[in-house]
Amino acid sequence: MTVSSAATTPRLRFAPSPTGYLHVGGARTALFNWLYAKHFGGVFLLRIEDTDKARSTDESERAIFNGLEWLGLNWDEEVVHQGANLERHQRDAQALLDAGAAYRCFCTAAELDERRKEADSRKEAFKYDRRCDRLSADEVERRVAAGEPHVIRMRAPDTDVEWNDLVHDRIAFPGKDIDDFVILRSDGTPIYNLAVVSDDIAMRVTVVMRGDDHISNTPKQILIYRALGAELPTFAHLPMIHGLDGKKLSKRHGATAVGDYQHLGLIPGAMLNFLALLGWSPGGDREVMTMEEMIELFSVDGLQRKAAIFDPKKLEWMNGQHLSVISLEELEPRVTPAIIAAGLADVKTLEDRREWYRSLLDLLRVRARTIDDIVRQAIPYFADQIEYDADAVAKYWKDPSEARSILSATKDALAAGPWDSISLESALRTLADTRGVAAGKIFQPLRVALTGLTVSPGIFEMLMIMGRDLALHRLDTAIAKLA
RNA sequence: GGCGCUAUCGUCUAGGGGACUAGGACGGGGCCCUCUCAAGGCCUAAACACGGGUUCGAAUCCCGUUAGCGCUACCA
Repeated sequence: MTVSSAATTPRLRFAPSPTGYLHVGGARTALFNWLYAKHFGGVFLLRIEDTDKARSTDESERAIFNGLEWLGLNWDEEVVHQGANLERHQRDAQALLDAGAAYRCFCTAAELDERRKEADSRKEAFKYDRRCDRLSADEVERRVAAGEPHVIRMRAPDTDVEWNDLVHDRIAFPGKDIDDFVILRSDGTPIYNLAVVSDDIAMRVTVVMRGDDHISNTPKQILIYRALGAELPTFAHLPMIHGLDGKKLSKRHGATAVGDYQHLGLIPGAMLNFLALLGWSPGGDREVMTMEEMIELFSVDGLQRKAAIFDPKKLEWMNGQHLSVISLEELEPRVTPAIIAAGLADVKTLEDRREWYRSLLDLLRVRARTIDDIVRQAIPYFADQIEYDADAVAKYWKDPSEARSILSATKDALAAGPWDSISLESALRTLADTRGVAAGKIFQPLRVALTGLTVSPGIFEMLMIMGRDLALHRLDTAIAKLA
């Protein structure tokens, strides 16, 4: 066996099975693999584990691609499909047989099931009793020649298996607890543990980073590596993600697919940042980070051993933070499709008023936690007609004639002078003084007239971004409505 | 049942023998700012699962208990 130099570039892979959508747990596993690769100048590979034909679909494969692409977790080299490597898997099984590390087993699934139940009823741990390993060579040959169906099993040695896990340090399994596990089915297709090892060797994967639900597969896989004479990769087992109730994250917990969050108006940078913090810490108080910062700060030392609970509240907060700090160049293309989908404007309008549009986004993003929040808030600046919120009317237009009087005085004051925020503000504050009321008595009814809502950005910022025509038009409409 | 993994505020975490009166963040409560809502600033409640060791000294090291989770297929 050759000893590789320490300078070998790390090769990592994310290996989902295409049996659903890209789950946030999977996304986080992918992220850590990706961060490791980027941080250490390595390579990030993608392998689709589609050997379970019954459950794998093209649709979910596409969903996985889309999810990873949306997140920006780009992979190097061609996507590997495990199902395409059947011949190599079989060759490796044969090699294991030839090397004496594995043997043929003629026990049927039904027989095994029966024995398993028996052991169960006696409250004993079931372990294959190796009866087929004791068959004579002649008998095996005869039964194979007769075409009797059989599987291939690894002959697990009694020695303990241990490895130095990147996140858990030393993990050890007593040899006596490792079963003679099946590596090739009677139909000639490989079992997971064989396919994984065979592919990881072929892909020259040096770091196997995956969920800790694979810890108990690891000793079996190590046995295969050794029997195949391959160098062991470094293993890293990441903790799971749980829902708010502490159970494994599932559909019951609401959105669990990355695509769900995309549609909920999250941005990938925030999603990634949030996911990274679920199971990893850069140390100290660091929280809001860009991709570049995460790559820079990534270290296996910060990897957590404990399962983390997915907290949607913090995700939202994180998204709000990212919405506020990313550049307008980055924000705009994320919001525009949503604005268009909501029917507020078309592409041309947005392009024609590019600068104005960007100022609007800049104004709205500070009080938004999702893209959808921005779209909702943007309505008054685009729509021809606005709806008046009942509570807003009840509260600030309580007395219609009084409200009408204030609004028309407001309109006159605004229309009289130049349209800049300083002039507008002084006009309205003067009006308040003249009428002997607090400024809020002017601002709030005006806010309702302009937006139909009680909540909006600052009144002068709003007047400026709406522009004279639209603002005055809104006032006319409101005054007419109150008549 | 067996094997394995894990255990700091409700949640995410800092912490790697003395710097701990255990720090930060989300969420909660309060105050400030203020034309509303956010954002921001300040303050506040809130945790080392339990029991033994080791040590002059333990959130930190070891052992046990308990609890949670995972695996225990001719699934991946």
